[in-house]
Amino acid sequence: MTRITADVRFLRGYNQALVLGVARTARHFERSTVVQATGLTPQAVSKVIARLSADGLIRPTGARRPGVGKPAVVYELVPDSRYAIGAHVARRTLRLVLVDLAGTVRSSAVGPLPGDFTPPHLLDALHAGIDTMIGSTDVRNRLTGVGIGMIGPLDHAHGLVRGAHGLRHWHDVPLREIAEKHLDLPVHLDKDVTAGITAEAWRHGATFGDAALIMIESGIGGGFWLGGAAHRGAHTNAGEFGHTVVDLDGPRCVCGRHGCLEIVHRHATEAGDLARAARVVAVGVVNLLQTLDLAHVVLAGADLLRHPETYLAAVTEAVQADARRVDWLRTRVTLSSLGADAIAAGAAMQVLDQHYGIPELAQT
Amino acid sequence: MTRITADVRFLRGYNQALVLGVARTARHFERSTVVQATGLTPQAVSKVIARLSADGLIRPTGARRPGVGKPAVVYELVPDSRYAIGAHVARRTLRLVLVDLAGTVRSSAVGPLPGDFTPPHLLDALHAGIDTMIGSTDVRNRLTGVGIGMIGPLDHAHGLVRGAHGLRHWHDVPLREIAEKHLDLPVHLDKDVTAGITAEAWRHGATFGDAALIMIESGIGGGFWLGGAAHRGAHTNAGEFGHTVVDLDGPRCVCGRHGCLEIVHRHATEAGDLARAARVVAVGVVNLLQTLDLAHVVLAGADLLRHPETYLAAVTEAVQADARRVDWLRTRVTLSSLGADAIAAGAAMQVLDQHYGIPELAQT
DNA sequence: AAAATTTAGCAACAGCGTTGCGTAATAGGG
DNA sequence: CCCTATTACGCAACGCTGTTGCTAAATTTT
Repeated sequence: MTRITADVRFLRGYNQALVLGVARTARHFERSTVVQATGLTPQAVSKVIARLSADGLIRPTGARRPGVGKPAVVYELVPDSRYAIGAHVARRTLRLVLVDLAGTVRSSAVGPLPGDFTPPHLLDALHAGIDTMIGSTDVRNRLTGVGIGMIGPLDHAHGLVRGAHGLRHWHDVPLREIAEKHLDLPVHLDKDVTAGITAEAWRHGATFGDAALIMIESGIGGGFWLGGAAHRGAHTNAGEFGHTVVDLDGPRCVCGRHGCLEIVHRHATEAGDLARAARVVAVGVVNLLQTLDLAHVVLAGADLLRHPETYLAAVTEAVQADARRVDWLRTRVTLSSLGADAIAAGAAMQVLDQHYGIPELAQT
Repeated sequence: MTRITADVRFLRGYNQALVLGVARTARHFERSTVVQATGLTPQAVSKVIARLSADGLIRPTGARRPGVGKPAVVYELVPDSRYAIGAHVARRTLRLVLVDLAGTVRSSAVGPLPGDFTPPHLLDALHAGIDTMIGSTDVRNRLTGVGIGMIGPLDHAHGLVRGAHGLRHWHDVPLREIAEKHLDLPVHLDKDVTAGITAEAWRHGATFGDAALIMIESGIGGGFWLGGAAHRGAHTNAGEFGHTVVDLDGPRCVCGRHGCLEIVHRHATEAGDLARAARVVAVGVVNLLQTLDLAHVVLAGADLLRHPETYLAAVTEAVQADARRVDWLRTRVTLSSLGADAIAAGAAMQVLDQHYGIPELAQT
């Protein structure tokens, strides 16, 4: 746990993250933009911009001629000043992406993983894949680390895989630690859905409110972004959204309960009733809205993205029907902007976020 | 919105809140306790303690004799150094409490509200009730404000009642503003369930993790405490937990959907099947755990507290059954420690929290 | 009585954002 | 053409934070 006491270093990191957030969201920006967006004084912004320029994270890119007065210097983010690798570990595949500081996926690769792969299998695949992905040493020198998005359950705080569903050799594996040694890079481990929602939040910037990512891919999971940060829950086990009961007298699920969203959805798809499958998911999404009151819902996952429009239409309709009584209750429903790369890219952005995002204050 | 830029004042407020959190949780504490709990340096703690002592919020209360060395000075919170009034506005009653800085309910009173009461009705009842509750001017001088916990929907950021369920005269009423004028005190307005969970969090201190308060009282609502703060959602509408579907083919609910937790629960209670009613709530609670992974679940509300043991047993059993496969997934289920005063007391604590809790950073 | 140990504050310091003010660069008016 | 108003922006001093170095005080142990 990167424990930061609330000293002046926190201030620096916090305000710097605010400025970088503006830089990432807006293509070009000037000092006055940042002043308005952050509430900092112009002088404070000047200092932060000077620091970021010295570190090469941003650079001036001309001037604006608005009329009277001295023209303002326009700045822009330097996307290739920092990179991160993201890995999406699924049951049979390993997807790797290289993401730059702007949140752009610079390259992407998918490879197979052996059935019932072991930790050494994964480490070797990671090592080989990362080496081919980093062409020049220039990129390697600017690499901040490797993010791994994986199915749970796992322990985010300790970087421990507790026992990935459907994988036999993954009980209490300290993946973060052994991967850091094997790769000689900082590693961040998180649930796939949490990585996914981080990708959306990172790309949208400070305007991104409370949100959920619904992922359908051999199971139904949810990633949450609440109060400006990823929500992982007390044991990094949040997001088992597919195992919420929506039909008290429904079929028995593998989890032991009856009528889970996931089993009801699976029955519908196996019966070929895609419309019903989508409606079931929509019911689940509206349940989330009632509970958490979200501003965004993002749809993702391989199985969902096979019929994106069907799911998008069903969920959008259900959300609007539920909120039709009032005009102030708006929720945007979108498809994941990164498609199949969403999880891997999000994992990479989590690494960047640790360095250049809002620093965490002391957590127990 | 109390917008705080991330300057040194934030540091002061943050670290001071940490120390006060220790003071509130532990009866007696010394400097070394605080050092360990907060991670601050001894010198920093000394400065904070000096400030708090000067303000009369804490005071020395003797010394400890542990063995060798100079004895440590033991401090304690001064409970009656600050007060806050809490109000729980229900459909037909107004409950008022006086809470001290330690979170103790010093006095409590319930009075009726006229059927279909108007804003002026409420203001007069508040004014009269508060005046009788504050006996001495000594208390009045130490009053930090008034917290109002109320059924939604409302807009927490703007202190606006959007249209309380079942009350006709409450559409877009700027209650916070008019109450502040009428009472000449700072007023904080929030949903009842959010106030309730704040009470639990405030009393438990820093060790309180992600949690939910389930409130059954003419409807079923949920209050959430996630990541060290109350979760209100994008439009202060989180917690409509009773309107999540648990039975796809269930009876139609007033909200327009079928098989909501609330309507299924009501049918069970009206049929006299209390066991089933409790089981239905338990299903909803486990749904929450699957989604949010909570460390605590608190049960509250007049209707629930009529049969506390039945609900507690059903929920506890369901939670344990769901987590029985693993030992690391622990959730504590308890009854609200404040009983009927929970909402009003929580509303008061929200006011204290604004002054002496973790300060909020800039939120959009 | 001397040494060891623990507590705790004073003083100097580094680093943050803020304030006051001077300087540079531009457009527009006389 | 020159002067003024306007806008951008950084240097310097400042107030405040927590930190570090050090000294004094109070107690037990030797």
